[in-house]
Amino acid sequence: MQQWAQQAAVPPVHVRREGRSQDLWEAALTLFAERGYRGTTTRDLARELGMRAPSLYNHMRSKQEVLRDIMFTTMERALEAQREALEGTDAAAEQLRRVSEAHARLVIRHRREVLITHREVPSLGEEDRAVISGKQRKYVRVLRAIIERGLAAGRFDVESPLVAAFAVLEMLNGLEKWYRETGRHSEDDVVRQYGDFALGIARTKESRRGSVTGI
Amino acid sequence: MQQWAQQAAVPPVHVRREGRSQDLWEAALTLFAERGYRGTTTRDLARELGMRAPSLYNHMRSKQEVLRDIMFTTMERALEAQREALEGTDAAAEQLRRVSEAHARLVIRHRREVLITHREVPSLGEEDRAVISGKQRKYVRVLRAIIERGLAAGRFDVESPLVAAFAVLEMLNGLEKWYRETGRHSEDDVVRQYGDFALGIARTKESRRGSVTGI
DNA sequence: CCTACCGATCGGTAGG
DNA sequence: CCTACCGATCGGTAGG
Repeated sequence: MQQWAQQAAVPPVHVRREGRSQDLWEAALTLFAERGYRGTTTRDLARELGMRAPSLYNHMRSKQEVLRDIMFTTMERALEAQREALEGTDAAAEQLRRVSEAHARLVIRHRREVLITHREVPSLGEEDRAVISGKQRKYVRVLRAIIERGLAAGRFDVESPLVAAFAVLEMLNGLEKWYRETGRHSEDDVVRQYGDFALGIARTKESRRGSVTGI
Repeated sequence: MQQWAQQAAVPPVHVRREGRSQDLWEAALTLFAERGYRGTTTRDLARELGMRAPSLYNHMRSKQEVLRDIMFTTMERALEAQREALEGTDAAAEQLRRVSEAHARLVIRHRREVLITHREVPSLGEEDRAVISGKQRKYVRVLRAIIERGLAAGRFDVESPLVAAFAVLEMLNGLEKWYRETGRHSEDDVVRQYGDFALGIARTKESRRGSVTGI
């Protein structure tokens, strides 16, 4: 048995990929993001690596597994970034800002991963889809809890913390749709603005009907 | 030649569909939204209508054409709703509220259409993709113009009207991801809250760093 | 509306 | 890493 005949191990979430395995990961991110998972063939992936389709199977178990790895890794990264952002402060407004900025930064730095994760849910099998949906619900639950605490403390003013949580989250995720590293908008600038936007959503007392037209 | 052998005419954007043509439209919306365009086969569509795949071609020219019709119609509806919402007022804040509420209502009422339109861009041919992208850019341009005017008038406070426009738009589009007509959140309630959120994003002076922690 | 059918393409395997 | 190849499935056509 030669060395290229070894099956690549399933990489845990935070393991660094190397060589061809890393190249495949990169090619999959780019092609899945551009053409969609089902619009990307194993031949497309292979061509990107300068090899033939069957050779891919020395680096992956299946195309489906690559998609699942991308989506699982991305959700784990998001949850971890959320946890980290919560450390160090108990003030709801500051927590919302930190969590929002951390999420905005993650979307900017892992644009293709986030795009794929949100678009390709229907491309997963039932089991995997349930796992991903569970992680997404968990993410929203934390966001809602922050808003609820801020509301109870009189810092925020929203009708429904859950609705506000969804609004904040999807606004942040929307970055995947337009952000490009063109230099026109630096990462830090955009991150800060999105932090402001998140607080603008949660602190809407001032922009309610009546007060708006009455300014 | 029998009556069912006639080719269905390509339906203009606002023509009312009838009978089987309407059934096909409905089935396509549901299946494309749930499984994705490429995850839906002509056999799936046919089964939904109680017929065999080849019979579909009495009601459509191709599967691709159905997708294009859905996406074109949806973008046209959005632009039309935007135009209508702008009539009757010149105040930027009120325009932003009306446009945002109109868009939120459209997303709620045409959830599947909006979802498909945003997710299936990679499933379009190059030409169609360019047309859809053009319409999306046009939509953002109007939103940005409103925010720019409000900024000039001192009603809004954002660093970049374009960035704010994207944030508002993607927050509104995010409704497609979670809104279900469960009765837990009435359409009117959610629409009003999202109008508030949009103004919260545009009027961020109060939530800037410093003033937030200083409250 | 149907049956019969087709060329193309797909993800993946065998075997070296 | 390759060539050879395969069973399954796809969108769509022919012809009635």
